[in-house]
Amino acid sequence: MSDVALPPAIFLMGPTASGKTDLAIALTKVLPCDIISVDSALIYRGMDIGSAKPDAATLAEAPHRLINIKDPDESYSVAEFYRDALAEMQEISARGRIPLLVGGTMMYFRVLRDGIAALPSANEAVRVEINKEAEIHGWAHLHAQLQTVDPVSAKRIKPSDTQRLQRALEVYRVSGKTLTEFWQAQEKPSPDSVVKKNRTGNDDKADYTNCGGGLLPVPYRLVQFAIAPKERALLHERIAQRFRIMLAEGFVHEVETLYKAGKYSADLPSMRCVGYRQVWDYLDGKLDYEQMVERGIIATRQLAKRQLTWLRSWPDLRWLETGDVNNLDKLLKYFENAAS
RNA sequence: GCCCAGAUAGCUCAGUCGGUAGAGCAGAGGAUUGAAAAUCCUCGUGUCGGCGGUUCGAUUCCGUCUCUGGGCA
Repeated sequence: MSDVALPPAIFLMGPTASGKTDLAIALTKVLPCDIISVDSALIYRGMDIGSAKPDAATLAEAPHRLINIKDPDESYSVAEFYRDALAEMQEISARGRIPLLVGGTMMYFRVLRDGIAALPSANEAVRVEINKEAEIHGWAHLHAQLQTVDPVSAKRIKPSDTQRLQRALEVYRVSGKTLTEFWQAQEKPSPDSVVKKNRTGNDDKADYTNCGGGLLPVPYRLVQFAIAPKERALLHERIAQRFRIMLAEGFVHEVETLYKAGKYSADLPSMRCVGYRQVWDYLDGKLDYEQMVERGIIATRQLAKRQLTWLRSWPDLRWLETGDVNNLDKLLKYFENAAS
């Protein structure tokens, strides 16, 4: 094993409502590990109930890093997450402890695992400009535009996938280079190149976050777990039950506070989160209470399905079953095997 | 009790001038490179309420029964 010198890190992934957090907290009691949240909703302050954020008592006992780091009118990105998470991981392992990354945002996990090309970051002005053009000429027109500058991306991105279409055009407009060119320039790292960088680069963080080809896979030996119920129906039950509990705990009031603050809107990434979007529409009078509940539950189920799609083809994954009392033992045993 | 309108996919409904049927939602599968809890793609056989009748052929027309709305008593 050439990468045996790398420090270990644990990934604990799973669909929403699968019991990740409970298992992670149990793990912190038997292993010297610290939790890093991998969740694009938990980053937001003031979004606690609907995001299923652990409560204050739990957090005091088992601190989570990378939660409550943004206000709901701010945006975040995979690349920011990568840098934040890697910094936390390095801090944790420098103290001789093990980073335990827990969450359901698979794209974030994937970027830690695989790295990402050195793309230009989001540019609000250009996005506004593109949206305006779309309103006037339609997205088909913008897709035709992409076709002329970057036919490879245009083939992959359908005109209906407006978000990716916008992004591909944005990349080109702000940099003069196409998405395809950026991807081609992306360093194809082997485990050796990671080790090499880790050992020879004087451990300069910039080596990872600013290398010409983009961000490399994090220099860690990853031990990866996924947890989910065996039966989809059981997950659906847990989702419905949890959504109702959220409502009983004051979820509507939580969103109402944000709604009445006046500085947020429905098209913010934060307010597009599952549940928040539906409650927002309810407060807007677009849904009645029952519709809101039903659609909130449906949206959560659909989220879980997408999360499972990521996981189904995820390499080097160890599966655990929600509710299995032996999960902690299994996890520990496998981790120790992998670490030795 | 009488009159009217319904009964078609898990749900809401469209449709078949008689040749066994299709949308939306749900659900399932997939994609995923700075919004990712986002965004997008693919997938539709079901005693067409039951039983009779007419017909070469009925989910479609006729009769009858059951159920659900609404109205009149």
